[in-house]
Amino acid sequence: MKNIKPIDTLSLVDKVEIRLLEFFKNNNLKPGDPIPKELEFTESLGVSRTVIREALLRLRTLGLVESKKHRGMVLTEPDIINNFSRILDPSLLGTGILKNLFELRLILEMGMADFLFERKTQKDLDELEEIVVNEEEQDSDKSHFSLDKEIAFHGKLYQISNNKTLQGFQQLLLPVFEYVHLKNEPQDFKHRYSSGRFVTHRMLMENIKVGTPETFRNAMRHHLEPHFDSIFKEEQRNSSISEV
Amino acid sequence: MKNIKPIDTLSLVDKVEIRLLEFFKNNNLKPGDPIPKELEFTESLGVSRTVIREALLRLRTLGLVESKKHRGMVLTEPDIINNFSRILDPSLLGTGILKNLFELRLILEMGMADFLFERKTQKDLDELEEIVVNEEEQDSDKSHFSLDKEIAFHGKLYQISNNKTLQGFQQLLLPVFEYVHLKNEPQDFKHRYSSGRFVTHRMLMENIKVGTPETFRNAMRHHLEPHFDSIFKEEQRNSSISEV
DNA sequence: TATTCGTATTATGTTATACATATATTATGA
DNA sequence: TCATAATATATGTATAACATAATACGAATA
Repeated sequence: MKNIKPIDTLSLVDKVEIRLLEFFKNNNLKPGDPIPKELEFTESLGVSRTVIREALLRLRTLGLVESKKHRGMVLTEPDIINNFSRILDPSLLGTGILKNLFELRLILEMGMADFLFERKTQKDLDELEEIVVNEEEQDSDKSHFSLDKEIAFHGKLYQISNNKTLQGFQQLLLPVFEYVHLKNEPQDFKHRYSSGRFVTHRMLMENIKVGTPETFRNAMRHHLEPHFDSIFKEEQRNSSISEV
Repeated sequence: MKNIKPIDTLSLVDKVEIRLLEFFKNNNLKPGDPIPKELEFTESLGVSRTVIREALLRLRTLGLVESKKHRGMVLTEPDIINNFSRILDPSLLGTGILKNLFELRLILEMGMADFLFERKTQKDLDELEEIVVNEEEQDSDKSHFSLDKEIAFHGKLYQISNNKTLQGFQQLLLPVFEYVHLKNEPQDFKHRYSSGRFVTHRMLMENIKVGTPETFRNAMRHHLEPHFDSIFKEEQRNSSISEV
């Protein structure tokens, strides 16, 4: 049973999708360019309109094409992120991917420093200052942790980095962040103040003003310490269990 | 014209998609759980099977459900990334998003340090060593830059970080990286050796072995310097032009 | 008794056709 | 000339029918 190769089990829609992508590339179509009508594809590819529609629907779902109601379809710049916001609901996800996404947020915030410093403007700094002041006024008693303020501050950082895809990502990760946060708040809160090197939003902001990407990364690492700790501590717990 | 509200312009498929998602949440369905048949939805929602199919197809395209051929559909853990690899072809993308994605890669590699150090194993280090040695042997004359070796090394780092979503991301960014690299190679290559603080793969590897996340981030920043520079220099060029 | 084969069942995959509806263009009428 | 109406067009939706693959179950065979 060696010289016999498996037949392709691809569905017609699969094949048509591939053909469509080839067509776009071969004809060097770019975002904004109109594409042929469903019926034209039906003729040239020799399959039913349903199949064409399903293949096109996939590409639409992924944001590669857009249908101008009743007038035709055009290629579009795929918005990689926003399509997923529809389905990325923590209540629909398994714990594995939630963990991955939460980690991804930490990675992004640790990694964005250079862009932050390169692209910050005076206006950005003023707005950031306002956010911090607002936050300090509201919970001057420091007795509770406000998720809104947390999001306002960190969201502003993403905005300063001025990368649309990155910002879209933050929007995507927001519900995950909320979800994980709600589950862990008590411990988080305790940790924040038991840590010897707690870094506040104000300290981060000052760092952006007068520091360097390098100093900022270290500050951010301490700011995020509770999250890193909770991830790593749990892993150590699990591994020590499995060793027994 | 105040008391009249705009009618919803959503298509039937849009509405059905929303209903399906609500259904999944309300019934607390999780990845792995089977979902009702197309015809059952047809009856309970009162629309044609066509519409049900299109709505389900969207969710399949996004990776939220999976169809077991001819046996039904189940909820799945959405693979956020891999679905996009189909359409994320540099030749189909505009320059804006390409730039964003390239930047994203830099952010990820700068931000992953803590996970790298937390999760590295002896096996990982051995494999990384092998990659570096292999690379050094092949282009001992240092006269050319091998994309393959670059990918092997950095890909291994993603792997060590042990975050599936992150690894998927790297796969996604790979064609973008290749594309940008091919366009910029001459300058890149020159830059690598004109910079005073060039950090090789070997130096990065040694850092992973004996350093800390902090030292590694600094090393990685220097390793990626050519890329950061090319992005920031171009921005400064553009802004100085627009000021004139 | 256990294995294999055939068959019924079932749900998705595919085709075909018709009609609905929104948009742009063209034709019509005052 | 201008507003209105008719028309063409492309996608959106509905319906019916058949194809096909996966599974389960029962019959045939050793």
